[in-house]
Amino acid sequence: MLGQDVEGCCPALLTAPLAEEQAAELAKVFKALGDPIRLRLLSMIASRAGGEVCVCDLTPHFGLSQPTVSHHLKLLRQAGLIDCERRGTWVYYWLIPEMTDRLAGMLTRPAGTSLRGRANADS
Amino acid sequence: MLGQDVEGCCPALLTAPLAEEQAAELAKVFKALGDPIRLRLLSMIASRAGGEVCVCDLTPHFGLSQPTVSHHLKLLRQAGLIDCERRGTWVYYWLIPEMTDRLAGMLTRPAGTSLRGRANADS
DNA sequence: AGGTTGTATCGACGTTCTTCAATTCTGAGC
DNA sequence: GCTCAGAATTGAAGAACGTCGATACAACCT
Repeated sequence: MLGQDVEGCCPALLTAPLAEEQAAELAKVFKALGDPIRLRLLSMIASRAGGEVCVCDLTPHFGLSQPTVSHHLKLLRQAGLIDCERRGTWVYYWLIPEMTDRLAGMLTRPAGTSLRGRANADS
Repeated sequence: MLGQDVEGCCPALLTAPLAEEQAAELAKVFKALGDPIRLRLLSMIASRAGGEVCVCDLTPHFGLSQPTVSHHLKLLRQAGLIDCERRGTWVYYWLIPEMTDRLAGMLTRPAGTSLRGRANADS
C-alpha cells in the first residue's frame, strides 16, 4: 500500500513515476523524518538494546519541554515508524522495523538501473 | 560526513544515537523528500530512461505554476538528491544515486539487530 | 537588434510547523 | 479517597513552508 507496484513486490520510487496518492502517503513518513529532533528520537529508540525506551529516558537528552518531545513522538507514531505501550506510570516506545525496511527498499536502486548518458543518446 | 560512524563504513541511524550535527544534516535531506510534489518529481527524474529529464517535461504533470515546480527542483538539488545542467534553452535534471544509496543504507538494519524484548531484559 | 521561448528569482500571502506554558489524564502509593 | 509523578492534550505565538504573479535571466531564431 505504500509504493508497491502492480506485482506487489518491488517498491516503485526510483523505477517508475510515483502515483499522486502514493506520493502523498510516502511524503508523510519522510516529513516525519525531516526534523532533527525526531531523527534523534528515532535513532535513540532504534539503537536501544532491548528495543524499547521509556519516554523518561528520552526527554532529558533534548533542551526541549516535555510536551514538545511528546508531540514529536506522536508524529513519529502517526507516521508508522514507532509504536508505544503504557506500563504502569511509564510509556515505552519501540521501532517498527517494517517501515524503515520499506523506506530502505524504496530508496534502493534495482541492479542495472540506467544512469545518465547510458542506454540513450538521442539528445 | 552524513551519518557514518567512527570506522567510516556503517551508517549510524538505527544502530547508534545520531549526533546533533548529523541529525541536522540528515533532516534536511528527509525534509526535501517530505513533500508529495518533490517525491513525484524525484520519482519522475529517477525513473526516466536515459537518466535525464528536461524541466519542460516535468512541469506540465502538476497543476502548479512553473515557478513553483522550479522551486521544488531547487530544494531537491540543495538536498543533494539531484543535479542539473543547462543545454541550450533547456535544463536537464538527473538523480544523484549516491545520496539515495546513502539514505537506503541508513534505513537498513544491520543483520541481527535486537528487537523488542530480545537480548536484554533489565528495564 | 529585437522578439520568443524556457527557466530561475523575487515579493507577498495564507497555511502549516515547532515550541512553550498551562492543563488534563493515567496510574501508583500512601 | 487524596496526593504525587509521568505523559498527553490544549491553545497560542513565532518561524518556516508552499504557492502564486510579476519580473529577470539565458539562449535560440529570425
